Amino acid sequence: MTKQAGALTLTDLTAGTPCCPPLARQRVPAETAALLAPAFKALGDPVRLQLMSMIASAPGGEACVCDLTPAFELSGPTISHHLKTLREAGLVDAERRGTWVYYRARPGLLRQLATLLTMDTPAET
Amino acid sequence: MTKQAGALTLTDLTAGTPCCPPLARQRVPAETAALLAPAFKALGDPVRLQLMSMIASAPGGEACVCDLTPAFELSGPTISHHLKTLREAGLVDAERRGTWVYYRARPGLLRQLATLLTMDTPAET
DNA sequence: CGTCTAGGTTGACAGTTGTCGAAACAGTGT
DNA sequence: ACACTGTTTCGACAACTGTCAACCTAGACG
Repeated sequence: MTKQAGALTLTDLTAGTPCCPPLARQRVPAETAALLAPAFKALGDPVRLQLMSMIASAPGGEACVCDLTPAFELSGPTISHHLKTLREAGLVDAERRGTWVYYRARPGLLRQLATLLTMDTPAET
Repeated sequence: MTKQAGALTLTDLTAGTPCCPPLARQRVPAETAALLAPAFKALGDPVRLQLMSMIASAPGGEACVCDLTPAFELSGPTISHHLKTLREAGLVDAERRGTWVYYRARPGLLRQLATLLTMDTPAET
């Protein structure tokens, strides 16, 4: 499949390929919305939002599942499920090193989302 | 109920009360997550993301439902339901003027979300 | 008043999501 | 090989979500 102009993929977004001017500057096309909405959806759960924050703010930029799980009153499988959701949304990456699995934030997509929500468009002359 | 220190409400957030340093800078507390996650959740649907954009980018800063509805292949009640979700998340405001209802973006909460997602960590490998 | 139009609300339905316990998988160490 | 620990997958279930058809409300206009 050859790359088509204008047809962005999740891979492009996590890689940081520019795609999205702020929400308020121009109307988000349906394709873009379909691509970005899942990322917002993934952040739309309090547990996942905290997980995302714990991972992104962890020293060294990565967090061990063994440190994440005990921070919630939830079962291991449930935390694992939420982490999978974040992974599939392209927001984090997982890597196994020996016994433990480490999660790391993917800044590319997060930056896209932040840009999209930017409201400082008072009057772009 | 008297106002407690540190207990933020949705009203505070839409008003733009500062609350949230970037996700990656410090761990988001459970209370904050519970307060902000619904906003992300509201944006986590392609239709609502487009609606939000159409409203925020509309000339004059407001959009009439009569202009929003025909932009989708969805029934009126469905669009109305999505708009209600955005309203309850604190992302938009509605105002009836005569026959028509106009929606307007509430920049306060959007700015909070954008700040939260900001990644000022230049490390990208 | 009556009627028309623009939106919102209600009720119902299929599909999805959050959660857990049980089981499976991956690595370490004995 | 075996047992032990950490993590993910599977199967199940209640709760929630997106959608529509039907109905209701608000305002405009005779």
